Amino acid sequence: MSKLFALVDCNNFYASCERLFAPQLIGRPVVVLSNNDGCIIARSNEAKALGIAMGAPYFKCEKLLKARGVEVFSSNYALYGDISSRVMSLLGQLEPEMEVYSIDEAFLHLTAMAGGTLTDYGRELRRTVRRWTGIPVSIGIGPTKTLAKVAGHLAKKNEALQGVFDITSADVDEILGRFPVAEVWGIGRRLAERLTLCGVTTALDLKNCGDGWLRKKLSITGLRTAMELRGVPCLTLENCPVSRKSIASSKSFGYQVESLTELKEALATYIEQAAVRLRGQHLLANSLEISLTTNRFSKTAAHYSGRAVVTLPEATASTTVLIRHALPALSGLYRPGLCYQKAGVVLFGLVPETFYQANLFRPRDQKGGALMAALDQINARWGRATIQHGAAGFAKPWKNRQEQKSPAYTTSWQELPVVKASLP
DNA sequence: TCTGGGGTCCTAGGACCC
DNA sequence: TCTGGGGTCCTAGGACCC
Repeated sequence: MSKLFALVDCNNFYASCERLFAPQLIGRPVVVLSNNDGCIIARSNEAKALGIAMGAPYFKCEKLLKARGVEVFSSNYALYGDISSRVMSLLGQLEPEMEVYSIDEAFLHLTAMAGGTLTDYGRELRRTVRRWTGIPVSIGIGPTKTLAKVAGHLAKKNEALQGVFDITSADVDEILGRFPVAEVWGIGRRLAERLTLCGVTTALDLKNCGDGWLRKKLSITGLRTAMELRGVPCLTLENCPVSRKSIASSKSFGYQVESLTELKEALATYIEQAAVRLRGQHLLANSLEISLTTNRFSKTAAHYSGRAVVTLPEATASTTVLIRHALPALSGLYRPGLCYQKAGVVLFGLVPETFYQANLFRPRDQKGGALMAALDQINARWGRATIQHGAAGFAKPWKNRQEQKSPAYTTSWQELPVVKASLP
């Protein structure tokens, strides 16, 4: 028997994390906001039931949320990241063949069962994750990743399934015939629109399209999706972590920024953040791209979006070097008089530290590495930006809003939850 | 006043080379 | 009069995911 895929998906993950340390939230509607408190990016079931849309701008539904008594949180990635790694490491212990697909999803290869059904086994997995981490999950099982995703959808939506659905135990075509094509993994809004115009509205329609037509209309990725719906695995379990191709840091400002000085501070700050991650993964960057944009929703001003690529003289992980090369490029993108909303940096051309290729015409800077290592150690111990580059500014008035953030319960000594117990 | 951030992959077209 | 063909690399843009 060939191996099956199981998709383990944490239910309403961010909202579930907030509830872990605030049990009074259980049963209440909870939403989590994106960075800058901009949009709604996670909703508890109770919030979904109130008709609160995914991605809705916060300022447009703030009143409704208040009126309905919805608990609102700014995103707390320190917390979500830590809880995620607990869930993933537990899953890895239970099923060694695992791919961590995202912060709240993992694919597993299920090995053959000795007695009992896969559904029973899935329920056992689910109970264990719940008991050990406090996080509720849904599990979809299928012969391909795409079918496991379909099964996962149903497991989450249909209460009677108790969180687990094995699509191989059902009539697949009957299920796909009722499954909207727009909800198929890999079919986004644009492709769904295009497919609908051609009369392809369900996953079953997509499955039955001709290969040539799919290839032409949706490219190789669309053809792969259709094959996967037919039960032919095209995507494998990626269980050894591949090295990153890029590391990005970009953020919206708390207000519209006009001055080049402030933009430079913001960009230097984002470079510091990206570079910490670069060093954490023992990589060097060969080039970087910076970007600067105005508000794309503005009805009064034309949208401006500039980007520039800088090739570095040699691969580096030094924040100082990265900042030194990026800031002049920023001046080149700057148009006086515009109000900017967002800036960012992407580091790419990443190579492992050990692959460092010397520049023929200049000696390697040996001190930089030790300096950065010391910087990272200090900041890891005493908090981000305990020591930082002057270029990144101090007051940082442009910083975005995060007004309703919960404590980093599990990753900061200062913010540990306090438990008070008294003897009877 | 206020609309996220960080990734990946694919394709088309142009530059360039021999 | 009449100006090739095949290959590679790079970039921008579009699409998707969570």
